[in-house]
Amino acid sequence: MPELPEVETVVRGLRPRLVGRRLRRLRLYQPLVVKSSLGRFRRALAGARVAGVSRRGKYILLELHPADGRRRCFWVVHLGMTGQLYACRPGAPLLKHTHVVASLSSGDQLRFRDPRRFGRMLLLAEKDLPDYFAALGPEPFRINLARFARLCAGRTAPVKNLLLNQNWLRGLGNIYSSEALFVAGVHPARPAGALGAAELKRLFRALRQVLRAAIAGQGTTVSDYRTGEGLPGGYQNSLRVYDREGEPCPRCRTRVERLVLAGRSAHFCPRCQPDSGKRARSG
DNA sequence: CGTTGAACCTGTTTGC
DNA sequence: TGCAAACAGGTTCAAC
Repeated sequence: MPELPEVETVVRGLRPRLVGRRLRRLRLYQPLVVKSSLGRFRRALAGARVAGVSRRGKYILLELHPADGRRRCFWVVHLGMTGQLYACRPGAPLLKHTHVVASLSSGDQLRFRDPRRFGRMLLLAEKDLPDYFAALGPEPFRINLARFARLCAGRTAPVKNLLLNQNWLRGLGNIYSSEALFVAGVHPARPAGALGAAELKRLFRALRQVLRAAIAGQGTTVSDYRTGEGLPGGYQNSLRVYDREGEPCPRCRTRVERLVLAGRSAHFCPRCQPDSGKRARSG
């Protein structure tokens, strides 16, 4: 379920354990997770120093300074649905579905584990970074309300579909799009372009508030997600409607409903998120 | 511009 | 108990 808050949590957890360290032995138990040339990948990582750990949307970037003085490059990781990227002691049990283990000069190991194998990694030269991420929409924390309103303007697609579209706005996934729509009191199927000024403002604020709170909570662990230290997150206890079909809405006690949009479950409260666009008052 | 369904995978839960 | 279907955080592609 790694969405922006999970990926950000992983990045923050890995940064102090990786930056300044060198990569030593690399073990690829499942080479298929590497989507660029294996030879280049291995050569670039061997002995490289990690100079930075950052995030772009749901992608993790490890900036590498190769040992042989070649140009710096980036180890790019996407966690897919069940990916885990974490540092641990070398003696920690090697869990099933661990695909990559990199030994670090600190003595720790960086491990990539992914039961469903929707995750992937690749090596990118610095010059290829812009093209690789060119299609991504903006970061939610780097736009203002006016820009968000412009993104929605004229769009007839259900607003939840757009929130899930990484080329429109990067970082949201199925959990936080549903949570943000609930907090904003906006029905997930409403055409984005039909949202009024008040709704746009509520939604923009809600999505940033939800993302911030989830980062503070170290992300949501439904089952597989782990922090950069290999620990579960804590925000799963704060979810309002996601995966709560049939349970009472936390605001008005109406049963939470589920509909399918863009092939994904959309959980919402039919009373707090009316499809008319008018916001119902809670009891 | 928009939607749907399938594909890529393994694992768990649900229903009969 | 057993087996099959449904479903799961994501992305991409084809078809319409």
